[in-house]
Amino acid sequence: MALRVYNTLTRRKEVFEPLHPGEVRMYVCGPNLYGPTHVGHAMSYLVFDVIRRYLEYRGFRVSHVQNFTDIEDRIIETAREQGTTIEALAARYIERFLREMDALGVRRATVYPRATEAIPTIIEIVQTLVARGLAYASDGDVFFRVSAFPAYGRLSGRSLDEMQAGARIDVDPRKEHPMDFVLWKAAKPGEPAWDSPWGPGRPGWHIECSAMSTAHLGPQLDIHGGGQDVIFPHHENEIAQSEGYTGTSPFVRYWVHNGLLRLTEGEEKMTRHLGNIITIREALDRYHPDTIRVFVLSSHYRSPTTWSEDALAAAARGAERLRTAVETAEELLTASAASPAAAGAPPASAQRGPGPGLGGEDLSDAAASARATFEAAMDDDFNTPGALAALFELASAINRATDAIARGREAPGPERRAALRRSAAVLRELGDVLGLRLASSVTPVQVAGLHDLARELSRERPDLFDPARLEAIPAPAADQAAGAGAAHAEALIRYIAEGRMQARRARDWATGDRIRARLQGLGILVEDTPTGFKWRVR
RNA sequence: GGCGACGUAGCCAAGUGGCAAGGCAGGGGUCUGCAAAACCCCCAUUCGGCGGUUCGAAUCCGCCCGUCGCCUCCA
Repeated sequence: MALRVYNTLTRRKEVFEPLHPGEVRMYVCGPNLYGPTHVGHAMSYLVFDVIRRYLEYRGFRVSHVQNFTDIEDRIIETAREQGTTIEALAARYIERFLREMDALGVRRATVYPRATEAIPTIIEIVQTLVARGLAYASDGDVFFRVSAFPAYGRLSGRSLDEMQAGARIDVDPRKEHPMDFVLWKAAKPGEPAWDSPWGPGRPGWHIECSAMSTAHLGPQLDIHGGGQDVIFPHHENEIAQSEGYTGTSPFVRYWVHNGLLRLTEGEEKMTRHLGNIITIREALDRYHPDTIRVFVLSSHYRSPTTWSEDALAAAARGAERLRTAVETAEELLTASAASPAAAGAPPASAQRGPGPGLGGEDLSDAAASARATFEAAMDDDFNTPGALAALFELASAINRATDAIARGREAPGPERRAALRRSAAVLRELGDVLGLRLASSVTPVQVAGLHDLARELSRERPDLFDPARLEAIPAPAADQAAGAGAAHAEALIRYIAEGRMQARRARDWATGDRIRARLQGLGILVEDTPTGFKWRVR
C-alpha cells in the first residue's frame, strides 16, 4: 500500500511521491531563539521526528533541515533586556534546545542552518525579487509585492480581498498594498545590522526560511513542516518569496502542519507570549520521554490537543505496559536459555505447543499482523494512534505467551521461543519507529533519593545492608552525560532490593513492605517474583 | 466580522456509507505472605442536538448549539 500524506495546500490526502525517487527533502521550521521552548514545540518536533523515522523505515533517504531563527525583533529585544548580545542569547538557547531534543529522542537534523549565516543568500534573493518586479524598496526597507504574485493566499485558502476585509493591522503608508510584507528591514540605531544594497539592515521575518531551504535542499522540497499557526503568514510568504526567486513551482510538494497544543480544555493554544506554557525542561523533569511521546502520538498529528495531567498519566501507564511486555519476554528468553531444560529437549507437552487458553497460539502471526496494521495506519497520513494500537495488541500477544510459559512452569519449545523472540524484536523495532525507547530511566532526583535511602538502611540494619558493600558502589563520574548514571542507579537499587529480599526470606514482611513503600515513594516499583525481584520506574 | 477545523464511553482517542480500534480508569476472577505485573471476564444498541438523503450513516446534506485555529509575533 502506498503512503498517503495530507497536503495543506490541496486539503487532501495525496499519494506520497518525492521529487527524486527514494530521497526525501524535508524542511521543518525551527524555533525562534528568544526564549526556552515549550511542550507545544516538543509536540511539533516529535511529530516530524516520527514522520522522518517512518520514511526511513520505508526505505527513503531523508535529508532533514531545521533552521534556527537567530535574528528577529524579539531576540533583539530580549538580548537588550538581558544586557547580552543576540549571539550569546542564541548560543545559549541552541545548546539547551539540542539537549532537550536529545533527551526526547528526537533524531538530529541533517543540518541546522542559522539565519545570520544566510545573510548573503537572503540579500541575493531580495535583489532578484526586486529585479523581477516582485519586490520594491522604500526608505531602506524592501517589501514583497503580493499583487504581482497571483498564487498569493492559496496555501491559507483566502484571497487578497478576504484578507484585507479581516485585516486588523495598521497599514504602513509606504506599502503599495496592505498585505505586502517586509523582506528587508532598515536598521534602527543600535540594532544588529548587515550592509546591503538598501543600506544597513536585517532580514524580515520570513525570508530566512526561503534562503536556508533553497541553499540546503534546492528549489523544491518534498515536505515542509510546522505548526498550523505558521501557515499564514509565514508559509504563505515563503511560497511567494521562494517561487518568485527560483521560478520553480511548486516550492513544496507536501505541506504538513501539526495541530496545536493548548494547556487546558477551552483555552487558547500554548504560546510563549501568552505565558501559558510548560517548558520542555519541566516536562522532562516529570515524565519519561516515552510518556511524552505516547501522549503526543495518541492523537493524530493534525488534531488540536490538550496537555492534561490525566492524559499524561494514562500515557505513562501505556508506555509502561509496552516496556513491561518487551522486558518480561526478553528476561524470560534469557533465563530459559541459561537453564539446561531449554537447551535439551523440552517436555512433550511444551513441544505440542500451547493448548486452548494457554495463549501464544497466535503468537507467530501476531508479529506479522502487528506490522501490517502498523504500516497500514502509518501509511494513512501517519495515523500514530492506529500504529500505537498495533503495538498494544502485539504487547498483549507477547504477554499471553509469557504468561502461559510462566504458568506452565515448563521450558518452551524452540518454535515458541523463536516466535516470542521475534515478537519482542518486532515490538522493539516498531516502537523505535515511533521513537520509543522501551527502557526505564532514572532521574538524578531519584538517584539522590536512592543514595539517601541506602545510607539510612545501612546505618539502621547493617545485618541486612552491609555498609562496606555500599561504600564499594562506585559513584558515577561527574562529567558523564545524562543517562550514564544508569549503572550507578542500578547498583543502588540492587543493593536495597537484595537486603529487602533477605528480610523477606526471614519472613520479616514488615521490613520488606516498608522498604518497598520507600522505593515506591521514589517512583521505583519493586515486584516480587518466584525467582527473586524485578524493579522498574513508574 | 471573514476563512477554516473539530465535537465518539468517566478520561484520552482511532474510525469518513455496511453491524463502534486501542490506551487509561473502574468492577469481578486467577496468581501472590501482602502487593505489583501479567492473564481471563465485564464496561458506548451508540457517536453534540434536530431534520433530510439512502436498503443501510458516527461517517453524506441542511440548520442549530459548543469549542478551537488563522486573519497580528507564534511550533
